[in-house]
Amino acid sequence: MDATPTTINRLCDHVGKSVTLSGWVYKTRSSGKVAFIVLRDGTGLCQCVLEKNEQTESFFGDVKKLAQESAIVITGEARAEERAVGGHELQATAVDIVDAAHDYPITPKPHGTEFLMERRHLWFRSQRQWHILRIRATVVDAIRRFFNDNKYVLIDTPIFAPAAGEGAQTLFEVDYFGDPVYLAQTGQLYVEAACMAHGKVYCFGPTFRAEKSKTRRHLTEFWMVEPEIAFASLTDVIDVAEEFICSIVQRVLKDHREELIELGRNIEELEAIKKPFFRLTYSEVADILHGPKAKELLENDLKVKTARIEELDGKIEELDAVAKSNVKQWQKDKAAAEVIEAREERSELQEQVTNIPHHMDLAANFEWGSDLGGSDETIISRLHDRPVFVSHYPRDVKAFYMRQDRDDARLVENFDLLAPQGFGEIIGGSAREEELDRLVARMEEEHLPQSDYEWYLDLRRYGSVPHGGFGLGVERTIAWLCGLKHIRETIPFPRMMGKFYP
RNA sequence: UCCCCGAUAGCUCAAUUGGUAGAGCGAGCGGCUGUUAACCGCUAGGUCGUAGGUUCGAAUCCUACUCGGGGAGCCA
Repeated sequence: MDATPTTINRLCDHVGKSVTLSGWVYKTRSSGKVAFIVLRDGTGLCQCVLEKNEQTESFFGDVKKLAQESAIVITGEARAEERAVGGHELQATAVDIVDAAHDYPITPKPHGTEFLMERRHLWFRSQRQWHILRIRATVVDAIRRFFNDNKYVLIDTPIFAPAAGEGAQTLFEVDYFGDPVYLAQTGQLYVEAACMAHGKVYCFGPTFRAEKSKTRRHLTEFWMVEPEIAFASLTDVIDVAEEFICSIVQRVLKDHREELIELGRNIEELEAIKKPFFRLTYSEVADILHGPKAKELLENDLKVKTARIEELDGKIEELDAVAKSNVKQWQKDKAAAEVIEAREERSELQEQVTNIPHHMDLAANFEWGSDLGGSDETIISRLHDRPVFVSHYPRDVKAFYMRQDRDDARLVENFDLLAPQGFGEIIGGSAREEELDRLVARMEEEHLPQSDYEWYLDLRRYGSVPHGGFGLGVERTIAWLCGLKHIRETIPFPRMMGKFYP
């Protein structure tokens, strides 16, 4: 009987027929005369059953001993089986060992992040990482599709940039044949030039920021998509951002419901992401921070988290008792594993609880004129179940190219988008200053050398029009969509402060 | 740049609070025909991050350093 080569995700089309799968051993279990090999082939997982009989006797022993991540080609009959992952399994009749692996470091047991990050090149074979990177691929496709379908023209902006786009302290300097140039922090200035040629444009690529931030929200190399629209007001740009986020959320819900559930993401929360989003001004946000709602939220937090810590203390004590009592070994193991988990949750909560009074202080004493801090954003974001646009910040804390509010000279026409449930900022955008004189004056205030920006000022000399755009951080968006607490899992090979291996 | 926490077997963690270093997983060997983090038995595996100090005695206390984690500032 000839076997048809196929992949695990197509197994349902071959029930009752002989097929061949090529992949890697994800895990194995065996008894004396039957072995189960869970195979991983890049499209999914499949349990392969190997029984010891005349047909398999010659290789049964070798296959039974196959270690994790060994590469094999396996032939057998596909059949539906409720007990197996994915609902199908393979009754194996022949196994060809391509490469027998030894001592694969990442076991089905828990590992620490340092250990896993050092082995990132292997880690993303694991299910959870595999799901996340698949969702990333879809998010990237959804981004491109949104702009392409809406007739934006893709403009690739340079990575070697002669001058700063944002803060000058966060630049990576590179020696460019003896001259200093910088890795791009944004393509925005270039995309502004392009929108005067094409009307609606976007750039999409990696950006680099030498921020000395070791937090769960920061990478030194991350991907950003930046649309720019000619003849657009601030409201027009915000409308686009709203439509854009909705389209990404819908697409991920449509294509990856299973993966999101697997990752433990609350689906209802994502389904609630619909127009209209909340639109607040910076001044309104300042009022909220000073007001009773913010205080209540944090006070309630303090209560809930303190109660949870007490609950965990009780649980830890109970589990400890179980682990030391006279029960089966596996029950002890389970209890011990739960203790570790509970302790982790406890220490995280403890830190949050310690920070709450400080955050309350920051919110209550928030001064009009300073930028919103991380904790302030979290408060606003947590008070809303849909994303929140915050607009009209004080111009002193914002970039030189942002358009001055014509009704209130203290403000600029900018906005941030805060993802809900405390995830925080995923978009920053603005209307751009289109008047040459105002722009030059602002650059002088910031002590920016006009000579570096002559080309940019040309855009205001020859047919300058109102325009604007925004930048979306791809990794932060993925972290929010997947419900991940750390951004490092959203990119195949994360670059962080002090970390660039592998 | 600053603040907090951590480093014990290949991995994840213990060590009754200063008194001879332990378990599970993984690895090796053996057993088991339906397992799902399989199970059962045996074996091997450690200069307790580094360097000093306190002490009769240090994984445990002190100091410095290195590395890692979280946060502040700044940001997508």
